[in-house]
Amino acid sequence: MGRKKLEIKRIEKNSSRQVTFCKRRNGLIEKARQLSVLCEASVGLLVVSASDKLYSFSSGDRLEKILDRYGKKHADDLNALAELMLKLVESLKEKENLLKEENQVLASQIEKKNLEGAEADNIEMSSGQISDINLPVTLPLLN
Amino acid sequence: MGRKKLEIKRIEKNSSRQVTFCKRRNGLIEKARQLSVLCEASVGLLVVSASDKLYSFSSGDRLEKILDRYGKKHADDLNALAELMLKLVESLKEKENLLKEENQVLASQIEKKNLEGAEADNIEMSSGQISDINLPVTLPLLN
DNA sequence: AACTATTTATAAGA
DNA sequence: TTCTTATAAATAGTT
Repeated sequence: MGRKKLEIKRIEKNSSRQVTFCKRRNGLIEKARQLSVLCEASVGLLVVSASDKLYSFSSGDRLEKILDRYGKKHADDLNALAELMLKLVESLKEKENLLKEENQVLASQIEKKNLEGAEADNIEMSSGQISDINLPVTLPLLN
Repeated sequence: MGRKKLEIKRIEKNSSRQVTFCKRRNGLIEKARQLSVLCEASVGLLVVSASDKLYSFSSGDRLEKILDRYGKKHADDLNALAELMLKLVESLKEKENLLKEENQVLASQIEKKNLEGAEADNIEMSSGQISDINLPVTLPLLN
């Protein structure tokens, strides 16, 4: 959308990047708001600029009400909670990475086994002919 | 953007609301991704449908650290953060489960291949003798 | 799940 | 920088 098609990769020119950030951030927040209204969805959006400024949108007021009741007296509790959550998220991500690695290992084992199997198999199949059945049946790895 | 201008208020017709949700959710997530790439911003986005399905985008884990720092200074944003984190944890757990399932499938594929291989192998090894090399080398699955 | 008429977002320019 | 405008992109209603 604009005078020219823009490749989606880091904008090198500093001033352009800043202007684009401002425009698109506003656009994104507005879109988030619209989605929440049009479709009765809960939407939470957080954007942190390269210069560490924070912008956010949240469709839900449940949390705000709770906060009003609790007031800012319990800020420490909230901080402790946030910290706990961070730890939890970190550990989950770690676990996710381990699972992914394991996945890779398993997939490569299957690959290897398929190759070995092919070697040992009938020779009449080895020149050019490839059977669907012998293709590796690895699953697509998740991102 | 469409055949008609759409007022930003709850879409009454059920099917339309669902279709619009799907389209705009995808659009929003793509926009979030683009912003994070173009401007090197950290972006966290969570969308929960009326039917409580969760969709999310996160530009990376740098975000959590920045937010942690920021959260302590901005109580209001912290609220949104605590909620976002909950959703993030949910989505991570979901991903974890998917990876686990995939892992199981891969492991059973290897098991199967090993059995097939054993059948085809030399007979002198089949009674009592078990070679280390031919043992299934599956990794212990994580909890 | 595609299609297209329109609206909306926005890149570059003033 | 704020405003403008040509153009790209998103999407509402349709098939």
